[in-house]
Amino acid sequence: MLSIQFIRENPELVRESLSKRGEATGLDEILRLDGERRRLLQEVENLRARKKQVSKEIGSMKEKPAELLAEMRDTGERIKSLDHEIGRNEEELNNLLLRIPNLVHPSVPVGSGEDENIVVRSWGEIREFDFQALPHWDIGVNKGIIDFERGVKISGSRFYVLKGLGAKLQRALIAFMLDLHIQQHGYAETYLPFMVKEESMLGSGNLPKFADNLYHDAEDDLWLVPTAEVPLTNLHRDEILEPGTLPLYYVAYTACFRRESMSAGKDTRGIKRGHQFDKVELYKFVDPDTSDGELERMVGNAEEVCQKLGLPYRVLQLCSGDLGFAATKTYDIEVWAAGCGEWLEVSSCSNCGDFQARRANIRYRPQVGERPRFVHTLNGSGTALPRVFIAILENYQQSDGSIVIPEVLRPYMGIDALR
RNA sequence: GGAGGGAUCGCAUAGUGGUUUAGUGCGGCCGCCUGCUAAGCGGUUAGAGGGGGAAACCUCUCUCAUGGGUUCGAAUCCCAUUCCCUCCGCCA
Repeated sequence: MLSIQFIRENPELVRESLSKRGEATGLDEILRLDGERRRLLQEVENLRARKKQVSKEIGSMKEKPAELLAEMRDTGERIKSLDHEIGRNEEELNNLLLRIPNLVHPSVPVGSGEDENIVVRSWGEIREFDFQALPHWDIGVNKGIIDFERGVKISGSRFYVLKGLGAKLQRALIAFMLDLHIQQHGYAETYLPFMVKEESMLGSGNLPKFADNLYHDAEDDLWLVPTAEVPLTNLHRDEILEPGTLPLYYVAYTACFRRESMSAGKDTRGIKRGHQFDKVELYKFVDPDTSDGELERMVGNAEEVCQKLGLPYRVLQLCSGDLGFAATKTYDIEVWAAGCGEWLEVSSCSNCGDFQARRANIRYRPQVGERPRFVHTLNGSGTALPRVFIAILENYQQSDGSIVIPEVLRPYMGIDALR
């Protein structure tokens, strides 16, 4: 979230950033509540200071004067009622603050939606086919590696079953990506909870605003993670990192769970958009001065996955209107899928600045003895499995119906083609 | 799930109603001393939010797991919650 001090001191800047995103504000109410809060705080703190003073004096008296006791009783009542008022005020203020998206990074192009995203570079050749390239839903069924019907039978629409070498290909991809980031890019491997507390969802910015897209277990009040970004953000929640510990790089594989209620009827064919999918996630906690460069490097790490797999891709810079809630700047990577003839988003890499750090209270101490500052956090897919899976099936299909396995996956698959 | 025990300043501990602005030890930091190191000696040691100030800084309030309550006054008494430990039960 944004700091209330910052909003108080730069209301116009915040308003401008919100309008770049096409967000209605609510800033006036925030400023009003903040002013009221500070007025109440001053009043209650003065009363408290007096009460503290007087109580101390009473402690050292032999005779306790009745009228002083009575006055302090009244003061106590007054403090209590002011406290309640402040409590209500802060709750309201906090609710509003938690729904304000991050500031837009100055380098982000202004635009109203995904049509105005900018292609910043592309890589690889789009393959020409001398036969009709099939979409993955046909390939998957032909090869007996994706079972849509049984997925639906077990769990309903937007679920599928991977079988045999299909399941193995997915596992190979996960292992390949993890190994690459751990061994080549210096990320620390983690295995995380797939279910988190409400507090953790607040920390990453998924709650309170986006409850619609999350699965929630009412019984134990736990939420299924929509991305490993959630538990990764919370890894260092409420911590002050000692000098010298930054930057921290983490990589994790998790399943991700999304209700996709917003995209009902969209992408229903195939495995492009399911309620459950696998993803390898990159995450960084860094010094604020370095986060711009760290974002570029993170995108590079994700691109390398595509390059090593030989998948043609393009990198988009999201315009202000398409930026996610917590992000200040984002690059998407889209790979080409020859069968369905689409660019598929396989990665989204964002610099969240101190937005999540503030929510999750993640700080670092620049030098021994200095005051703590909020870290910057970055997250990026490295990458999302189903879409890479799709791209491999569709781009590596052969006229005889077989699928060539990309070189880098062969050690994990033990075969060079799906026949 | 049942029964007990616990949660205090980075760590370990003391503290059962009023100079507690939470003591002590360890660790950390800064000095001093010292061929070097160690030891020793002295000092220091958190976070958040208000108010004032150009700033350095000054000042107030809160924080002894969390939230309530009792009281003029709570780390200390009461209630609830969370987490941890031990035992029992169940279980990949």
